[in-house]
Amino acid sequence: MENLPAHFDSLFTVDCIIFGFDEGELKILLIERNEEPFKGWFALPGYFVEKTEAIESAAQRILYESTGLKGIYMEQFYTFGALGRHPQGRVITVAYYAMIRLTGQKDVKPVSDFARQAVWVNVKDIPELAFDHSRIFRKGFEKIRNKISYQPIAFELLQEKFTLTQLQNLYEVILNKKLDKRNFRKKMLSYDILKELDEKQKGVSYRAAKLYKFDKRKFAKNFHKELSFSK
Amino acid sequence: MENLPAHFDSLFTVDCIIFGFDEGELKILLIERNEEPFKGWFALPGYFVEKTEAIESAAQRILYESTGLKGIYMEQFYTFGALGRHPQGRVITVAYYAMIRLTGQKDVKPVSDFARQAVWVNVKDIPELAFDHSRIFRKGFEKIRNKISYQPIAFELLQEKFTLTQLQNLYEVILNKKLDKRNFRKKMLSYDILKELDEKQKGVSYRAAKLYKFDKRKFAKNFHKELSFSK
DNA sequence: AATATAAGGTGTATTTTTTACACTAAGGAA
DNA sequence: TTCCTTAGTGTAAAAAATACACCTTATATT
Repeated sequence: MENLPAHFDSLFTVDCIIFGFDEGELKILLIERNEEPFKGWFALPGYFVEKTEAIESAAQRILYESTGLKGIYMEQFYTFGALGRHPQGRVITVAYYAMIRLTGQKDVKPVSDFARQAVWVNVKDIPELAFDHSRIFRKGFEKIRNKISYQPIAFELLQEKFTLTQLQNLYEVILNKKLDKRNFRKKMLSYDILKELDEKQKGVSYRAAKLYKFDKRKFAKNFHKELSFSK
Repeated sequence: MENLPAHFDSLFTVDCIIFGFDEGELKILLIERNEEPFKGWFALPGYFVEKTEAIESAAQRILYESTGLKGIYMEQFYTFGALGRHPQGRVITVAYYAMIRLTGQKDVKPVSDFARQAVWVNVKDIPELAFDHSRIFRKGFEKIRNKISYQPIAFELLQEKFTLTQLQNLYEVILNKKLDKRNFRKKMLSYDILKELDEKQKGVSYRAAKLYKFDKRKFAKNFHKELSFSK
């Protein structure tokens, strides 16, 4: 890097909003910081990006360190670089979100030294976070709320097999409003991206619902984002 | 920055896609590089972000140095940080786009030492660019193409007063397809964000069209992005 | 003055999409 | 057997999107 202007040196990090859906609640993973600054505060999982590491790889690494999961799709949504955002100097952060399946085992393995603990927190109960992470969270949450309205990204939060009611509940939690059951089903099925299974829900004390799967292949074939002006 | 890990030092830049609309063509501003690497290549206007400069400020500065314009709205759309993107080392770039009015004076003032010249190039004729700028351009162009379909951002490219035909032409160039005149007008006017002026086009050798203005106030009142599931 | 040229400006019928809305069916628990 | 809880379903009305063609107006040309 000999020819580059050394006086522009700066640091940058990746921060992740990791969404999970559990018992009808949309949650994100927060860590309690174990080092200064903001020791004892809650924060988004994130860390410095290594010199020889692509940003995406760093995001994947942080996801792995926080949840033990690999190969999850993550989407970069914004880069925050206000001057005062880090009390010790200029640190820019690239923010990603991920949506993961909390497959029963929602126990989060202890992350690293810098975190005392990691906890799932309902998006409705997020406390004030370290640095500008509250702002990052709000922006990311807004992003998925928009995105879910025109792209079926919600499936990643559900178990592989799910009922339409579960899917609808998830939409309702993300959009923060009640949806009409018949209209929701009609519309969702009209996308033709679900595969109806020969299987039913088990262990419920009422009529069991049909199970569905998200069908990636159908999705790829049928889902072309419609633009407003078609002619 | 004493406590921060110095071995993570990295550099970052801002790159800008500056869109302009001129004589029915959508163009972006490119510079011809006057220094290595990629000396002689065309590239997006961009430069290193100073240590004491917010990212947005850097984007504004680069826009100013490229066009002489200040206070133009710019939108950050992605951050590129692949390992090999800069031949001399790890350089991350935050990409912005801006849409500007080419008010007759489309002469671009010589930028800085690092650029030999700056030119407006039709988006259909963009050559292979330095670094990963071709990729950045494609992503940014795709972004505005999507965005224009649900947010009226196109006005920024037109003169303050414009005809509906001019507006339609702009949409057609960005979306790369023909639109129906009657449907376009119906829809655009139904948004109720335009102010019809008591004025007509001048200097044309055919029937002069009514002029319109974009009405920011109406826009703020009437434009709430509609989501797919309203109930 | 008449004519040619070029774009401006307008309405309606059809189709598609969205919305509102309520009852019966199924399964397990008591 | 009854009760409780959720599953599952259809239709009519409204709104939005689409397809489509002709007359009007201003200027330039003869």
